[in-house]
Amino acid sequence: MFSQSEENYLKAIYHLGNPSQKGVSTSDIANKLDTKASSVSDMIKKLSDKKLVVYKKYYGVNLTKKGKLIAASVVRKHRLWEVFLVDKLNFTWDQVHDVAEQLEHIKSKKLMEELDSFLGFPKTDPHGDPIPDKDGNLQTIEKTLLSNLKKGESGICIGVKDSSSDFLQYLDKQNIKLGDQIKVMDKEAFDESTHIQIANRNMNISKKIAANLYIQLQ
Amino acid sequence: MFSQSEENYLKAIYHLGNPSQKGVSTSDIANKLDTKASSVSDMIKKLSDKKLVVYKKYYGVNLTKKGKLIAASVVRKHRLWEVFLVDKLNFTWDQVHDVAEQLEHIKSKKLMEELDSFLGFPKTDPHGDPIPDKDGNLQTIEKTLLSNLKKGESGICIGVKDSSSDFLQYLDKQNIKLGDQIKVMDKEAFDESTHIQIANRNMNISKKIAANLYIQLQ
DNA sequence: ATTAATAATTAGACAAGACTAAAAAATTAT
DNA sequence: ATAATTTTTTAGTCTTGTCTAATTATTAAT
Repeated sequence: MFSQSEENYLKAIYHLGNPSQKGVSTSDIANKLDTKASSVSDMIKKLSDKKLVVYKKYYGVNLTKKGKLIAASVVRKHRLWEVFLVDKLNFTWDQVHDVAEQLEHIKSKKLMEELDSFLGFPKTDPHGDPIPDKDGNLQTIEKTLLSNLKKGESGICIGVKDSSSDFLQYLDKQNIKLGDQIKVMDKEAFDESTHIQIANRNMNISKKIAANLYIQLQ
Repeated sequence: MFSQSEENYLKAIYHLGNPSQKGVSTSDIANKLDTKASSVSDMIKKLSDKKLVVYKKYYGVNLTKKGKLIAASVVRKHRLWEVFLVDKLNFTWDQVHDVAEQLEHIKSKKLMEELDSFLGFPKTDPHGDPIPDKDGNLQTIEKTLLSNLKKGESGICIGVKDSSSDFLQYLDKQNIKLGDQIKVMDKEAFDESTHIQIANRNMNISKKIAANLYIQLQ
């Protein structure tokens, strides 16, 4: 078994790790976990001793197979709990994060199997992020940021890049939901805003908003 | 906010505390939490500094109003989660304890309010123990142990005193459930066993079993 | 190619929570 | 009432995970 702290480090490395790239830097982890580089350095050493990461001094860290499996299991738990909170307990998608951060550390195999079944084996969480399966595999859906679409292209809004409260509440206010059909009507060169048609409504969204909405092209 | 460890000590004192009696002893707490008396002594000092318990050296400990409220809230969370696990996730009543021990420390007011509502505001957990309300108040149901019933008396089985796996699985095997109607047909002087009629079946149960089943008299 | 700036690591300290061993207080037995 | 036993507390140590300050590597700049 691993401590909450160890799990949090593994998760941070998992989220920061680019697929075919060099390791994750100490300072990136420190930044992500809101801690000091020295603390990260210590913990990396410990995780390395436990064969959960590969560690070369002054180079980035990478998860081992075992480390990646644990990280994926924590992410799986986090996202399944988020679905539970939204689908069953009337949480909104901007309210789930802090509670899921706690629930993701609960240790019980049966609990997660039963919860998964109770929720109908969901494939994505309320923000559109994929839920890893028991073996840590992610279903990769082809998606791109709305800001990458050209005039005339269209697709379905399937996720958010930023899942901060502020952004999610903005989307609620504009009545933009996952599953909505979106078409790029025009792009404004001056302020880089985008005119879109969404669920049969027309609106203009800023560059920043477009850069945080994931679209599945059609 | 309080640490898991602090919450566990408060809960132990809550469970050990007799209503109108002197304080709970250091060694009883150590025994309950499977720790050493010296550790308990340290923690008691800390809880006392925080005004959660009243502490006089070499005398027992008692919860303050504030301490009792926190303890009751932890017990409330524990029991609500147990109901969730049994009612929604197909856990049996002997499987819930360890998971609930973890879940009881999750901090979120909304979570427990929504869960309570989702479960239909249950008043007791799967073992028949009462669930404290938000203000820490317990609904006290008149109950007595089956071993206290005299020949001819009858009532409804509403709880277990011992909730160990072994005992609960024994009850499952004998198909004895909460809610069953029980009547004492005879008591055997020799081995202190009891002949009962339960849900229209006749059976003989040992002294130890009878001393761990709570009955609501009729 | 040195120097300057940045990033990572080490050394040493601290807090929480646990432990062992020893001392002190309270209780029980004679 | 004193001795023996039990319980509780204290003193000191350990582990985990964090921090600050100082040192060492690496990278960027001239």
